[in-house]
Amino acid sequence: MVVRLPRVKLLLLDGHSLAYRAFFALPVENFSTSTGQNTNAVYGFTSMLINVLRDEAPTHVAVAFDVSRQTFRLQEYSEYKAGRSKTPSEFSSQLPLMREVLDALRIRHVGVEGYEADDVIATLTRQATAAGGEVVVCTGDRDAFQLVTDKVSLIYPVRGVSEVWRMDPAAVEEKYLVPPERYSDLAALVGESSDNLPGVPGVGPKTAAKWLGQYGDLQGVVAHVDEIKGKAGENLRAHLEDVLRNRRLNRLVDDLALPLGVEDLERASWDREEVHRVFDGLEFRVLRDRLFQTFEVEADEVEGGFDLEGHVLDTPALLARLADPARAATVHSLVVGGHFRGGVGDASSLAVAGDGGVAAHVDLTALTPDDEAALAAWLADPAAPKVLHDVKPQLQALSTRGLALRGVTSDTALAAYLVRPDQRSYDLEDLVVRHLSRELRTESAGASDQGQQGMLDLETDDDSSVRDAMVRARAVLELADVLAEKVEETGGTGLLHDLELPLVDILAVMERTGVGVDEDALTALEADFAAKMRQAQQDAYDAIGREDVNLGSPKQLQEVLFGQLDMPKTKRTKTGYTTDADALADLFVKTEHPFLEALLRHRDTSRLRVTVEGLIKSVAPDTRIHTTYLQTIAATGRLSSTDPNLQNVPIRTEEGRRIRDVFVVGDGFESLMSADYSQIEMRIMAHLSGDDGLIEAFRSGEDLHRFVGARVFSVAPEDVTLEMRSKVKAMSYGLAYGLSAFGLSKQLTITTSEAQGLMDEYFARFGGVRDYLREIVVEARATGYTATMLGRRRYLPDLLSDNRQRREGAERMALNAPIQGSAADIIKLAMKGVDSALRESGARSRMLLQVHDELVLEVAPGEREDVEALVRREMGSAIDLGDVPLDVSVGVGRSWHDAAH
DNA sequence: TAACCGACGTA
DNA sequence: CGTACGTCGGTTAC
Repeated sequence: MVVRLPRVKLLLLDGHSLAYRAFFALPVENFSTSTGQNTNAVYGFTSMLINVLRDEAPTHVAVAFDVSRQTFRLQEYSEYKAGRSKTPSEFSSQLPLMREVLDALRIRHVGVEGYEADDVIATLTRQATAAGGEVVVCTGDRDAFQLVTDKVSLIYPVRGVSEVWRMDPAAVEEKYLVPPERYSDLAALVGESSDNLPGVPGVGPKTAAKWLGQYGDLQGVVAHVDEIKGKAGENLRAHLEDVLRNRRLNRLVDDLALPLGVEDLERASWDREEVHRVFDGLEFRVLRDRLFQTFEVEADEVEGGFDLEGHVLDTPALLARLADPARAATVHSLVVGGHFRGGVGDASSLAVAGDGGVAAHVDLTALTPDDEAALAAWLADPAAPKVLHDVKPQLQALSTRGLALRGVTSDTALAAYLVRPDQRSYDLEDLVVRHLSRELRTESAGASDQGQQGMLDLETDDDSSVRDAMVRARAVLELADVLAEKVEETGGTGLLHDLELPLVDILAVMERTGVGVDEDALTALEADFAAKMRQAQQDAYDAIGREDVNLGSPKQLQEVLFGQLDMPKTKRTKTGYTTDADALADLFVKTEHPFLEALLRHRDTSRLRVTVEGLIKSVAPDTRIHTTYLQTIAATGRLSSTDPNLQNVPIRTEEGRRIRDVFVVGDGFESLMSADYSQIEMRIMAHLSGDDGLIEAFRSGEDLHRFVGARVFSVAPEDVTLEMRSKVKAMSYGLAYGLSAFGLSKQLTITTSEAQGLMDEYFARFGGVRDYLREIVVEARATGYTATMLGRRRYLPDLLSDNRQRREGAERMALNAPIQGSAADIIKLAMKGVDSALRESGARSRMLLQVHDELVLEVAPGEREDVEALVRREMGSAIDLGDVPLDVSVGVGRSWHDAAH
């Protein structure tokens, strides 16, 4: 049975061959313990193991060993591996030590009597790939080359233990002139001296590869053996039996019965005490340090929780402390218990921690009026410093209860985000382990469960959840200190205090305000799209003469398109052939089958219907939609919007724009205003690159793509055709994403060389852009990170990966991150500016939405002109781009659609 | 029920 | 073989 495993990257090492390499590579006299035990093989193997664990970050690991020299290969051929000097005892004595190391690291090892390590590896490789996993094989045995595919790569030590080759199919072919699946054929012809398998005399890899290329594979060579001329051909005929025997022997067995399966190989955190014991015994000090440094998070001492004994204050004592003028500058951490979602919520409790290890817990629902007033005053005091973890939902919950929160000097989630913006989560639990090397141990099982918006869900004020909240508060307080240093080290202190933290309050208000929708129009739209969807579905069914197909199922669609209708195959996906809109449109050009037209129409309308449905579900009782902005998700520094996502409301098609028309101005307001930056990313590129041509383009006031097109195609601006313009537009935007000639050619349906020509021409005219893009990557490779105009960093360790795909992916991220990220910086600055200016002017108009380069505002009666001037001013002057102007375009209307411009 | 995938909306 | 997101429905694994 084939078991599908989630996200498997399996690392398989050949323990024997790697250790054997190490044994001969490392001078034994430098590697022995005070008791005389040799350790060079164990050392070299362990060192390689650490490197490959670090570089490959596998999810699953196993090490295969040879069990004995008595194998089926020896039975078939008594000279197998003969002539290999008897394994020195200095080597074999180290094998048990390797197993000890692996046991301490909790890495499984396996060997099968009568077979070699490579057979074990082949078997696990087959199992893992059959389940959809990726495999990395690390071995010094060349027979494993036959396993290499696009899902299986091979790491092969070339010199000593520190230099390795990472072989993918292309690398194998480059080295041996045949693809991996032919490597064993080649080896059979050439022979393998280390296994004492003689090949055809006078035939090396080149000749063998030539034959294999000529006749397809070894079978083909054998079938045409009589046609091969010359001395080589004679020798081949004379040694044909040897060749066939070699091929039988070098074929790896991939169906062994193993005592464990891939699912048993998941990486586990290692046995810390055992690692110390084993490494002490081997006297591997440096290696142990490297191990712990490399895997800091797993390895750092994970100590107990946060002690509260003797430091818990009751509410009066807490309030007395908070009101003490001598403690006015003392930083306290806060953990708000309660919930917040969709614009409403409540705060039911508060945990506080401060210096001296004190902690307190306050039930907000049971406070005396005096106590509540005292607490409210402290919470609202901007001079009383507070730190929280993920402050926005807590701020919202307090606000629902009428409590203001000011004086927030740090948010540990934001701080951790600025230090490393591409983590998948910033849970307090994770941060405590990562940055404090401790465990946030909580007493009650459910206490670590996150409520909505990452808040502590403290519906019940039982003792253990009270205690947990205080423990969390203590953790936040300590974390804030540690993170402040790390933020400072990465140059993010200004970003945190002057940008991200002030933005929290602005976003909170925007979320709470929400955006008005016309519910009736929304409902009508839903009905309309649903009807059109049904019609499209019926048309699709009529076109294929059956109704038993779920048009929403790519799997069933493939059956219809490539089975029933026998259409040409499209691009492959992991599970079959794509049925995406591009591919369907392509098929329609080829076949003109009416099913495709109806299917595409069904796709479009059902997508619109689903979008509308989602919006209907999220309309709050105030007939407004309250999205939630997430500030720590996008690695580039952008915001994201969720629940619902208001940053992907359709705009490109006429039908889609009907959805925008449902977002309307609310009661008591006059209109919606949409203000956006035009071509902000290109402007940033012009500024950062200093390219004279591009700067001139923006200064001229000419249409950007027309201007650029005129230069690229060497014509006058007025002679730039629409086709030229769209090509140049695609290229300009693509540049900031690391677009390749291949990608451009696909998008524009031109040949790769035409696309390349276009790019060459572009870079010839705008050389500054080329230099800038090149320089970004070079610098990021040297420093390890990219930085935006405000110094927001993104670390890209994969720039140094020896996996080409990962490396090139990281290069594209490096190209894009400073540009997209600087744009994010700029609009965040603009939001601050607009917010302050609105406040200072006393206007009632307010910001509602942010869509990366656009702000949507709700304009109060009579304020349109002032607000427009204010928004243009604040957005336009958010940052200085030198010679490049920041252009803002503004539109006003009753709906978001009408406000478009 | 949870996790993944393909598909698709936005900047 | 173009970056950054969030959401949905269908499918598959547990």
